[in-house]
Amino acid sequence: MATAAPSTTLPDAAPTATAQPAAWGGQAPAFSPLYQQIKSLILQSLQQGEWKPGEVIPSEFDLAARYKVSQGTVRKAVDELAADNLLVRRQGRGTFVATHAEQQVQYRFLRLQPDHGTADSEGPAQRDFVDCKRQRASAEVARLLGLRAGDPVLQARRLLRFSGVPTILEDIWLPAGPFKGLTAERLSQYHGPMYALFEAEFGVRMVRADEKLRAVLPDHAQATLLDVSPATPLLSVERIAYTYSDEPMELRRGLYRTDTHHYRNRLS
Amino acid sequence: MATAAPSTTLPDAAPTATAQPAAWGGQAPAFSPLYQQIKSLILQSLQQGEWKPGEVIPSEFDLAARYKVSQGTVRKAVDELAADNLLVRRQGRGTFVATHAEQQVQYRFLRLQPDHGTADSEGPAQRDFVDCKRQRASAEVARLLGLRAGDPVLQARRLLRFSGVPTILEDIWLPAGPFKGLTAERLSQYHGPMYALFEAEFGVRMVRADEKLRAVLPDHAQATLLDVSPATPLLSVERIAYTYSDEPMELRRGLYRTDTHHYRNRLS
DNA sequence: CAGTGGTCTAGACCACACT
DNA sequence: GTGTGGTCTAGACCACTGC
Repeated sequence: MATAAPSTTLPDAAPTATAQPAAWGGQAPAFSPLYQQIKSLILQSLQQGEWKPGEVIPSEFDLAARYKVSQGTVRKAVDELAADNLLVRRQGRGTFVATHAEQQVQYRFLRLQPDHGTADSEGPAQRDFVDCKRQRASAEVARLLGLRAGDPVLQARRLLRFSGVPTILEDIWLPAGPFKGLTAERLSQYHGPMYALFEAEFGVRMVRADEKLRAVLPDHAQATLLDVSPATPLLSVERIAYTYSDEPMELRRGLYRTDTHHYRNRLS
Repeated sequence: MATAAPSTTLPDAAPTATAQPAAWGGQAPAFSPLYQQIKSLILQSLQQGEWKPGEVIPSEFDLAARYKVSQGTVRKAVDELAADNLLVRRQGRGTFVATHAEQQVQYRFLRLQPDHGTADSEGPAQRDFVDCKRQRASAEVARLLGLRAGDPVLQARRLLRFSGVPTILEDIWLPAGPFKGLTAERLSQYHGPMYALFEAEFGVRMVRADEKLRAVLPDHAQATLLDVSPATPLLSVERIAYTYSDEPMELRRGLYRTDTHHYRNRLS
């Protein structure tokens, strides 16, 4: 294997001839279209950091040459990755790796909106870290994060205010391994989306998330921080965020005040 | 027909019929790609009931001939309509108009799931109509349904039980016009998804919906019907469902018990 | 201007379902 | 086998961006 080539070259850049099967000797349990294979290869490059969030990836023509397929096939692969919000196409400029560090999509995962006006109209949230410490994962946290009980995790609690009004109280758990070196100070001093910090400093890009919503009553500490009575019903949002390759990388438990805001969802 | 369109920076007045679709039934001031225009034409046929929910639509080849474009262009239009859940493609069989009357997608708009097990494992919901009457729209209901205050509406209240446990209390408002002839009896006797009834009897297909979620406390009547204490926080879900052409056609206010269930949402 | 993504076309072949 | 959607290719041209 004379792989004198630089790191970018994969062991075999050619499509694994499943598209034009000359002789499909035995069983063919898995048929994967060419464009899906290309999609996987691009995904690999994203995972391995060959192209970083915010950067341009090679043109469709270049990718087609690299993978030895037609431009149309690359196009279909890129189309799907763009539909999944992993890539962003910009006509005339190129295709870019999606990032959380853009004004337009700052709070891409936050569905809470003010009852009157828009999320923009109320201005940026004021973030205050109440607490941040290193601890060992409880059985439940470990299960949700795909760890083992007792594994080290970072835990943070922060309060978000909109127009000065405390509105969201969040508890966040992160596996200590991938976020080695993350400190409370770094977190509290960073201005901008937390997920952008994760991208820039730790190469961890949150790609999708699952949320479970419930209506709950706050405990005393929570009510105090949110400046509401303990009898005020709050929206509990448990979020698990996943990176490329669907590994859980963050657990977030939020309490949302819904007297002035609401959680918006579109069904289709 | 367009000769070489002037390439100056004119404000886009004409459709810039770049690909010259031959048969052009009328005026369509569409400033959009050909496949978007085809998409609109197909959407029109869906609206007008040329193809009904559950039925097959013509093959891509036939549609291409009908609209005088290539099959690839029809394909892209159909692809988008399928992505929007308006059509369903089935390889080897054809393309079908999506319907709510299928087992697989029975509760397509219901995001509430049991904490343990799956929606299937708890079996079908038991539906009981508490109330159903004709009335005049309040200002708020009228606003949300795109009506005028005082316009006639149908209002229904029903209770859903899972495994015998009352879990969802819903108030539903429908504009009386499109649902002329709908009676309480018809509603309560129908077994199956309510949206399937709307499709079959009134030609009203719900295509998408917007939901606003809040945490609330029930009033006395609500608490009694749901068999909980008035201090139990509940998830309030206000849904507006839209038909083809984005007309609001249903307002639904649900109270969900979230002690045994949760509202699940995926972000991406 | 060159380079990028976006659209449209035409034809070939593959996978699947029904008959 | 026939007909459907699904994949892949190759080439042409358009629209936008930035040099």
